[in-house]
Amino acid sequence: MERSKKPTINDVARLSGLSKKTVSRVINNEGFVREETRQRVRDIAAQIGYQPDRRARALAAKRSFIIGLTFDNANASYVLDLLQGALAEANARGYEIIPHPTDGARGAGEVADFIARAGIDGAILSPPMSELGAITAELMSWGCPVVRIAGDDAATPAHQVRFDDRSAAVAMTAYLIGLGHTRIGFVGGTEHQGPSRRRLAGHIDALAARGLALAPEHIAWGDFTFASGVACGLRLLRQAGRPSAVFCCNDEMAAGVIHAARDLGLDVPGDVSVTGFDDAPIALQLWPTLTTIKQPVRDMGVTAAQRLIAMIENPATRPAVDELRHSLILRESTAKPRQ
Amino acid sequence: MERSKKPTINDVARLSGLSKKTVSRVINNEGFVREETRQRVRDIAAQIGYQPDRRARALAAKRSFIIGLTFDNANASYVLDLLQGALAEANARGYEIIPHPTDGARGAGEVADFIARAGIDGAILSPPMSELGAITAELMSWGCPVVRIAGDDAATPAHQVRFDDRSAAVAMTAYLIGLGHTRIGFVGGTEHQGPSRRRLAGHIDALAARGLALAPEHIAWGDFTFASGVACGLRLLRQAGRPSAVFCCNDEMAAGVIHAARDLGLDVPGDVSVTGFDDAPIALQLWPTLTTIKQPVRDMGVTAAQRLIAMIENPATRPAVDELRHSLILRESTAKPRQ
DNA sequence: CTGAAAGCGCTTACAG
DNA sequence: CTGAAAGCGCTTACAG
Repeated sequence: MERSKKPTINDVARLSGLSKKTVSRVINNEGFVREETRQRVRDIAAQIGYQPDRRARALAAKRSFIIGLTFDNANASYVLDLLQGALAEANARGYEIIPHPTDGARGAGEVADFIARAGIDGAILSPPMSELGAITAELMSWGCPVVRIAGDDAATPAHQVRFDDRSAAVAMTAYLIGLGHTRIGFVGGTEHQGPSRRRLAGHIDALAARGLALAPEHIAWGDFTFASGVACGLRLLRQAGRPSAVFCCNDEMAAGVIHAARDLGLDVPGDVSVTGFDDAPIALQLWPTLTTIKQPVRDMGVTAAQRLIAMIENPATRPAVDELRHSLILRESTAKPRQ
Repeated sequence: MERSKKPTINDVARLSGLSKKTVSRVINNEGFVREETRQRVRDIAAQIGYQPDRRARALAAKRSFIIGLTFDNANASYVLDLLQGALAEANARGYEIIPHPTDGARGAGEVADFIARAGIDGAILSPPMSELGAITAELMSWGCPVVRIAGDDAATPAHQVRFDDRSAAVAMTAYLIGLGHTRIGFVGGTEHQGPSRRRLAGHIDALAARGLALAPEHIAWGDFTFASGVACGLRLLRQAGRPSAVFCCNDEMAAGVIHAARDLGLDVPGDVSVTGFDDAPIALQLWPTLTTIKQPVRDMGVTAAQRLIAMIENPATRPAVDELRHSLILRESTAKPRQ
């Protein structure tokens, strides 16, 4: 869309009696401009409502002020929270975000196509694609700044914004042990992905800290969907020595486990306590409401955009890891074990 | 990001021995190019991996090949489905999408700022902002092509992609009547918005067709949230002559009504049938699973992008209304009334 | 059916 | 601290 007669840099230059280069310096906060000159440019720009044209800037500066955000549609509220956080930060710094749905199965080439086609300045990779070190490495080797959300620690040294899964899992399991549970089942998401692995490690840590062990038959692997939660729930709860509590790696699977418990005639939390992970909207809509872990997903989006923009504007920025903390949210799906 | 030596239109022109204007004609499917010439340009472009630079096109043509999509975060899966549909269609036609969270309360000015700042070619407005005729009218008066999702019929003649709420409601209520229900409660979303009004109208139509009337005490207005569903459910189901079925205007409120029924010691669907609207993920995660209406949200996104691009590329395109149809999804939350 | 010229609104690289 | 020139990679408007 085009507004009829948008003022340009030339208008500001003419009206202020300066060259457009000087106006450009002020717009871009470049320094080496007398304070008085700077102020004059700002006044005139404000007065005529001048906004730099992002298309022209993009062409001349060879950057677009647009960031890409790849996502997978596994979890709508996660994706949207992340997007909103990143958008808030990006907009405040003069950037826009173009989302790109992909699943990583199509490889780095597909993402590279997107990057080239959309002409973006950098990318935020959300899980599960962010787990694929090879894709991150490839994008970076092409000179594309990348920030990974919840990427795997061991992989390429790209910037990561991570959630401390392990200590969150420790907190949850310690809470269940504190209630008196000793047989606590574990329902993992996709087995080879980092988050579930780290949560399992934290779960085992917390058990070990109280001298407890995790029985192999008390572990079930799903894929973060409700249906897989039902299947895992049935498997765990049909056992003779069934767990009195089940730790699930997301809220959807926890909903599935609750569903399975009901199918087996078990009361939640009377016969079995169930915990989730994420504090998705569903956690409040279940009956009973779900004890869970809240990830600061929106904040992760904010941090990711902030770090990515820093990398774009200063290529010398060193990759780092931001690790954000959980909160444990207690609701109705957990109780002391029945004696 | 910048790929090292991206081929430009000049490379294609030089290699093919043609002018860059001719290459440009081929790229833009402009016609008036000999078929043989066209083919040669295409071959060379493919061979050297030429992709037109969107920044340069944007600057020269005064359009960006980017579409804006405003959204409200009320319902994550709705927003994401819409975005994915619009994205699929837009990408296939060479456009990208920039999402913009807003709630309409900040008025047209806020959206106009976004449009100017992002330099987009047109906007898709999703509900509830799309219901605000004044905003649509204002954007259009500034020459910005707009397509509304689920906008109100009575308002400005902007293009609308709509869901036929009324006949969907008729189908749902007719189904409940077919089961033998005669006292059917209605839980509306925000009272003054079109969708709920149209659903109420359909509900009343279907009742009237069987000679039934909707008792005023069987109507409750919520705001599409789970909590409002609980409140409405308690209000309706505590009555002496309580309904034997409750028609809810979305799945979240239906989840709330089911929750309320349980709190009152009522079995669903034994004592009361409950129906939803949307077929959101939660519909499958409830216990019992929810009988509901599926809106083709993704298809609405596809259609909206298609229409908007048509308007951008041909300003003479006349506004029209696309009305997409529902499907009724029968699950476990509905049954014959207990006699 | 094809092309040479001008220009979109900025920034870069250089000069002073 | 400031500016004149050139150019980013395309499209527009015009001419043939």
